[in-house]
Amino acid sequence: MADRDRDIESGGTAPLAADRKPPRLADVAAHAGLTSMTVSRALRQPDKVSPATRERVMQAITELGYIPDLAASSLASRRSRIIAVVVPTIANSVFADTVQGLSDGVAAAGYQLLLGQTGYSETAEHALVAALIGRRPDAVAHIGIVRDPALRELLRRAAVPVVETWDLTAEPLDLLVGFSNEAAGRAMGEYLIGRGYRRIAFVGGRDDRAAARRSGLRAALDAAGLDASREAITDEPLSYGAGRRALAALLDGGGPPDAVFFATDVLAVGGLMECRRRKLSVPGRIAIAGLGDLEIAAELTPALTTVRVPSYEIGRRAADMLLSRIEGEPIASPVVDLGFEIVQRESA
Amino acid sequence: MADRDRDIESGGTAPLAADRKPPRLADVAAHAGLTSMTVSRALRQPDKVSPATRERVMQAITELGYIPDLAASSLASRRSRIIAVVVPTIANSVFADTVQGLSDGVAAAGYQLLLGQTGYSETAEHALVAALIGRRPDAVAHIGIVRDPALRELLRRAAVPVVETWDLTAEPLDLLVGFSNEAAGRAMGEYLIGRGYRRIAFVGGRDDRAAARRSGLRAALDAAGLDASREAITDEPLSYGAGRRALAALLDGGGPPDAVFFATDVLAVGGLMECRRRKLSVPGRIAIAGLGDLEIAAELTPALTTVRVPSYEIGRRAADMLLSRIEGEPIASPVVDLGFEIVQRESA
DNA sequence: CTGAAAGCGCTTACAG
DNA sequence: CTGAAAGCGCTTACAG
Repeated sequence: MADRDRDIESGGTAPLAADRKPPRLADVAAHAGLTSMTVSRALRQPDKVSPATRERVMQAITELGYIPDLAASSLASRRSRIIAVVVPTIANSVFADTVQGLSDGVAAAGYQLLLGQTGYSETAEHALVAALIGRRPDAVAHIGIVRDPALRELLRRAAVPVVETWDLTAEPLDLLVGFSNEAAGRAMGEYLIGRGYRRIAFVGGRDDRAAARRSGLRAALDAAGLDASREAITDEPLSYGAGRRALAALLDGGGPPDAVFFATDVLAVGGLMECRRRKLSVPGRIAIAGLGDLEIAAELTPALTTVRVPSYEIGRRAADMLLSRIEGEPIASPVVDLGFEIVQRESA
Repeated sequence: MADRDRDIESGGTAPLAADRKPPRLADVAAHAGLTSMTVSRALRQPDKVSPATRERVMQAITELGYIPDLAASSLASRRSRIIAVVVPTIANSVFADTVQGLSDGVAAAGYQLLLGQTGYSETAEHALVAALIGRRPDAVAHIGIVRDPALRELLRRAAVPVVETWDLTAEPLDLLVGFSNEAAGRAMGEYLIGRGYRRIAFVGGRDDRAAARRSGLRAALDAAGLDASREAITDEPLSYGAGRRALAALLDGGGPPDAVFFATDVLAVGGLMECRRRKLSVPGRIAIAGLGDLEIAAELTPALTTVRVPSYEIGRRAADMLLSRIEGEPIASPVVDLGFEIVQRESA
């Protein structure tokens, strides 16, 4: 407390810091001998103002250290220049990549990201989205498909552009950019079957995307007449340890697998570690495959076979689509399938 | 375009979706037979309103699906309930942990996080912070110390509570929670010297914190009369590959080290991979140490010796201090040193 | 316990 | 190219 007061009152390098309240548009106008409106215009539509005026405005702004109040601007213009982002957790690096893509995509247009984390909880999600909507974002980017009917309704009534991501669905709320998790699971199943594995297991969490990958794998196994009952579903938050423990449970259960598809690379890396610990050769004794193509996948020994997924690109494209929607521009296709790719390495 | 129009106009499960504009406070008041003020009060200070009134208000809110406009609220109350967070990049998982801590810490109080990423660029940082300040956040959390004088000035004039993090400094802007990167580097240097290593090298990036860790290491080497000139400074973004390449450069240069301290675990893991690739035994031929204690550090073979750092706790404490400051509560100590801890494992 | 008036700092039509 | 007036949707004193 004492520190802060001192900072503010003594000013230090800040001769103007004693002016308690920041300057407003009207202060800039007075300083430049103009009206608020002209200053506002000089800021938003510089070409609609004479060069001399523009000059005076910019000078006054610099001299006063004026920073426009965006809350007031939002209210008056009904444009917040905020994009709300709903993410299960930023601690998952693939989602961090998507957020980075969004951030890069909207930065140039002057938009800011309001971040909300649901922690994978549906009840938390509703409250969170309601709170975000309260800021009147110009658009909402949602990691995953919005399944909860009440939440769909909330977003619909907010009449705000929405992009769902990271999966495909027949009934998007509005825009959609992702890939088919079901197809990815199936493709990996077919790949493993093609490599000669017959006792193929699944490891994953409880989220929707893991469920889709699982059902894709099962479809491939069913089609080949193979047993699809081997699986370990983990309730833990995503971690290497969770992957290790899930694989351990599978190995210690009956009918051990000869290959395991992990719903995410983080789990798969944990699986690889468990194998090393047990001195099981990979892929000799057991094959390991993941999804995500994290940087570490290529660096491990054995290098991890996985499904490459367009994490960053999803964010980037979502940003572009949202900006087009906000500007009222036509959107060629409101649904974009960015696909995926099996990356064959050493572990499977 | 067509899709969205259809969604909005047909309504689907949304009978009220056709009401183009969302209900305002006055609509709720009218619906409940009250005035805006009473509704506002029922929302913010429920105990200052009769139970019957409260009931009617809540019912009207539910029936209309009212969501308060927080931009308007901010403007009128001069409280935005926004905390601006300035982070180099969310893609670095230790910073993601800090953001998670902040998020957890402010969630209960109804604050939201406005996220800005600088990408480690100082020019970008100034523009970014100015844009964030435009939202009139109630507080600013900054990853790292604010060094740029112009930026310090900007924050001072905004007269907003600020917490700097992830390092210690003699002249914090306001609040500070972190640990001494210099001391951490020195402690790791002393540890390595104590283990008998004599040709100790440093690998790190160009950011302030890496520089502090490096100078701590040098201080320890100087004190022991050891050569402190072995180092590889990388300009790449943080990645395993960057760590691999930096170590390769060091090994291929003259006077190869017998131990390397990497400024972050991500780089150290890359170093470990390069050793595996070159079949150099760790720590026999070369010792490897990192900083951060990422989950993977404990899971690798050999397990990584590192410095544990309170990434999550920094965010959590920063949130607490900021909330106290906002509420005008006294703060016991505006500077909090959370310390660090050497974690001895197998690699050094 | 409830309400009428003013105002937060901008932008939006509408004039000239 | 520039300006006077009204209003965005809330909250803040101030009354009663």
